[in-house]
Amino acid sequence: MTSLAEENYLKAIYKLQEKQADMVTTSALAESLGINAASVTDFIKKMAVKKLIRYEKSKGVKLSDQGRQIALKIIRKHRLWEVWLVNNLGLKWDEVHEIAEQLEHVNSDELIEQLDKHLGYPKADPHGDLIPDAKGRFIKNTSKPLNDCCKGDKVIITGVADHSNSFLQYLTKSNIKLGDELQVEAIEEFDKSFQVKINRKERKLLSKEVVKNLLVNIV
Amino acid sequence: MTSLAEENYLKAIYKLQEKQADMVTTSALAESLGINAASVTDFIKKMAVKKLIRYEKSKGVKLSDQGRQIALKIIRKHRLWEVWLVNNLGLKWDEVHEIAEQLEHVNSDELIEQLDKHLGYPKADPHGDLIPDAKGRFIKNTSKPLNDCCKGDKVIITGVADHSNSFLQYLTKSNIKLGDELQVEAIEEFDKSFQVKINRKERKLLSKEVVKNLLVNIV
DNA sequence: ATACATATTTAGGCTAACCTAATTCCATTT
DNA sequence: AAATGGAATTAGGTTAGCCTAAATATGTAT
Repeated sequence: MTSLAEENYLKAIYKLQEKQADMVTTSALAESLGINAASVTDFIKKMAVKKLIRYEKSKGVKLSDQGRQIALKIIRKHRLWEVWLVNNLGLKWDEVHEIAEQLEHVNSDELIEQLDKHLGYPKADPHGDLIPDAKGRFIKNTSKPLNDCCKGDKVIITGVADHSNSFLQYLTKSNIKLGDELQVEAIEEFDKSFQVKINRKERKLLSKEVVKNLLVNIV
Repeated sequence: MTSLAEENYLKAIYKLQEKQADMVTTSALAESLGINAASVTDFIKKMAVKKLIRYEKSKGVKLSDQGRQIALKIIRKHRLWEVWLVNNLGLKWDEVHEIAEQLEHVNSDELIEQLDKHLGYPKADPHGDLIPDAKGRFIKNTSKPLNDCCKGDKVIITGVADHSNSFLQYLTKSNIKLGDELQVEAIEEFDKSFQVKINRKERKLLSKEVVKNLLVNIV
């Protein structure tokens, strides 16, 4: 029932709403989709007629309940496919996003539920992003950026805030993975860099940029 | 580079060429795609400009080498996905076609080669259709319809000619699977039905329609 | 309250991929 | 050689989803 374009709009609106809480502006949406703002205005009017979103002229849009459900389903599919691509097919975590962007639009409830089962009902994708269940519900997320931590904190890496290839590849190269334990040994006030011990062995210096984009749970 | 529509045209032309050897007519293509013949004429002219097919006005089309390669790649993907859906995800052989029709258009060479590897480089899909390799080559196919067999022949079921849900479900219900051994005990001249013994145990009567659509290899 | 900059919308157009109706082509039959 | 019926093509039209340029609305600084 929903076209490829509609699905991409819904997903983009969902992700922008996640960050900004309130309404999503036409220009933010246009920017995020790489589409002209005039085209976006056009399109969201049609989506509003279909009740996928609520649209207030010159103010922006937000998802309707129906729209949110569809967005969550696409995100669910995207993340399940990413798990499969990494765990079963052996692709790298910086290689799976574009493929999952295609797979997320494959339409079959049976497929997705069987995939979920096959993967053992994973709670998070390879980047630590939580996977909504078939009803669109998430488990409670207790993680926060490492830069919110204090000296002495012991934490487990649970995800990344930045999904760019360069950050993912930096982590891989540095042998830092989800599940690793970090102990914050020192925080340099001057440049906000963190001195940490990884898995009780290796000592490493993490820059402000890295620290900001590592998501962790306090042990 | 190739659109969804182009991929579907290429696949349809490939399959029609398989049956009829020579040129594929506009009307056959239209029929097979469920599209108006006038639209097909329009579209194939554009495909001919792109050198995906050769088009002779009022006569029909055939695939160019480039077009054939693309068609084979789509068929390869379709069949690999079907193997995965049945073997790994546990779907039934009559449930996978529509899903594979979507998955076959996902575009990633790395994905498809890793999938092939993950599946153990299967030579045939769940219906016994051969899977071309990455270069578009098939292994030699020695199977033929069971109705070409004679009394006394001992054969292995290797595939089905009819892919309809009703035939597949009939076979499932009758507990007839690929890999089963059949011994032709008698052929009834009147109605061309076959009396067979399955896996050296069960005796069964197979109608002309069934016999025609079971593909076998002589042992 | 006004003016300016920026965001948004409107108006008009384009392309891909379809459609129907009308026309033309082709292979037969007469 | 002409007629006929079916297949193929042409002509003209539609919709989805995009575009640019022009017009309008909004919010902030004066």
